[in-house]
Amino acid sequence: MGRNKYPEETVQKILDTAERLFIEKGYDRASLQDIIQETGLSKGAIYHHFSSKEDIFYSVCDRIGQRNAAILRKVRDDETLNGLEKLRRIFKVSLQPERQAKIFCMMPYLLDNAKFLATEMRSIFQEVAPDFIEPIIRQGIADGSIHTDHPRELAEAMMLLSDIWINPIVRPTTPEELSARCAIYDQLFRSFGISDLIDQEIKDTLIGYGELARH
Amino acid sequence: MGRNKYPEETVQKILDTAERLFIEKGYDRASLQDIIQETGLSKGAIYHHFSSKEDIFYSVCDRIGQRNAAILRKVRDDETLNGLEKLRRIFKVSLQPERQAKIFCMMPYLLDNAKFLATEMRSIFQEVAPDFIEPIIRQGIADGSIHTDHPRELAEAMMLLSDIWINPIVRPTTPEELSARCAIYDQLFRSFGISDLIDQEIKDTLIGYGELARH
DNA sequence: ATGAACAGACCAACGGTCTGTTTGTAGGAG
DNA sequence: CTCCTACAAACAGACCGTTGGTCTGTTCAT
Repeated sequence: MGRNKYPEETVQKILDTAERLFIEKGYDRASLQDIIQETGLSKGAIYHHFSSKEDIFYSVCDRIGQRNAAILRKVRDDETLNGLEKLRRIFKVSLQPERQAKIFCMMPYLLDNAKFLATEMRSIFQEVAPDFIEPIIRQGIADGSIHTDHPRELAEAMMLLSDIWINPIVRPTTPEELSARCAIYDQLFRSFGISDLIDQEIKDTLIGYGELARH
Repeated sequence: MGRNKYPEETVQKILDTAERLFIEKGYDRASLQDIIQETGLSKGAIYHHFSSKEDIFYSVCDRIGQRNAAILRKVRDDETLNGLEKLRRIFKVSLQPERQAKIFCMMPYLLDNAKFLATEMRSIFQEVAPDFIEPIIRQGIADGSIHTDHPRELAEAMMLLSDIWINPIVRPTTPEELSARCAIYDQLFRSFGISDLIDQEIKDTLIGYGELARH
């Protein structure tokens, strides 16, 4: 094939396929040959749009991150909620939608997907905590619902524990373990004024993810 | 060379070299060819003792884990300390010795060393927390120095935050950020009876690691 | 004599490059 | 406005060095 009228569609097809393969098989075991076969494109096409396999991977992660950021931005910029309420809202919206379920139900546990794990953690430290959670905590400090001298660090600890420690897609987790983690999580952040982030509904959703991830 | 009288020395030489290379360059960028060159051995020798590159990597990680376990075991089995004191002791001994400095000062930040990061986290969840920290916390519960219904989960959260979040070898960290993290850490665990784990001496050591890691 | 401990040629597959081909499109002439 | 042309975007696929891994020896301690 020669010049295409809509190259953006090709880029999306590559990203869609690569995202699926990287999630299903992990970065190492998903080869360029796999992407070539499943897209029906050629090596030339792929290397015309991307400079390397890693470039594809990070573009995939970018796209996931941007989807996530859109959700977080909505809550952060909501004018009707105080700081603490926004935190509660974030736990609802980022765990409830079947978005995660669809993406991650066929993924091996994140601990077996080292490249994804590292990227997830990097995004917590470089984007989620500083751009979304910290501003919300600052608002909470201003409106009196949250108390701390270190909003950035509090944000980091909160998100690391919820996304990496509690999250049952990181490693096999029984409902009992999940309950215990939630209880500890709640107690950890109480003294900052942060409470009741994880209600029964969220806990049930997480248990559901745990069941999904088991296969 | 034909049959060697002391094959164990060969195994150690492979592990020593591989450990250095994996730490310096990361798993992906350290090739078997590198190991062959730096050990002076042949491919046949290496594959006689190990079944794959991953096998070498996990053997390296095992060895690191066992060195670590030896230190932790000593504290856990100390008969003269109560639970809380043992926790304080663990922070001293596992951060103070120049062991970490030697191993990690030339390592790229753990976030750029995905395979090591994932292995470190796995060892926290599968060994450090259940085999060493949880028993210590249980002792603390019994002797009244620590209060919680979920010692395993408390152990996991403690170690995840100290080893992955606070630790300046995971990502670039300024002394101010480190201080803030330590302050948050202290407040997080106070309500469990756990306090003053990180004193000024440890903080200074960590700041030192931060400086080392910067190059 | 046997097999553990190597040595090193060999191999398929991988990520990446390079050259070649098709074709949409911008710019100028009429 | 239309036609032509130059050009570069959008591929296709042969090719390449390196990689992890195998296989067939060879040597020598037991």
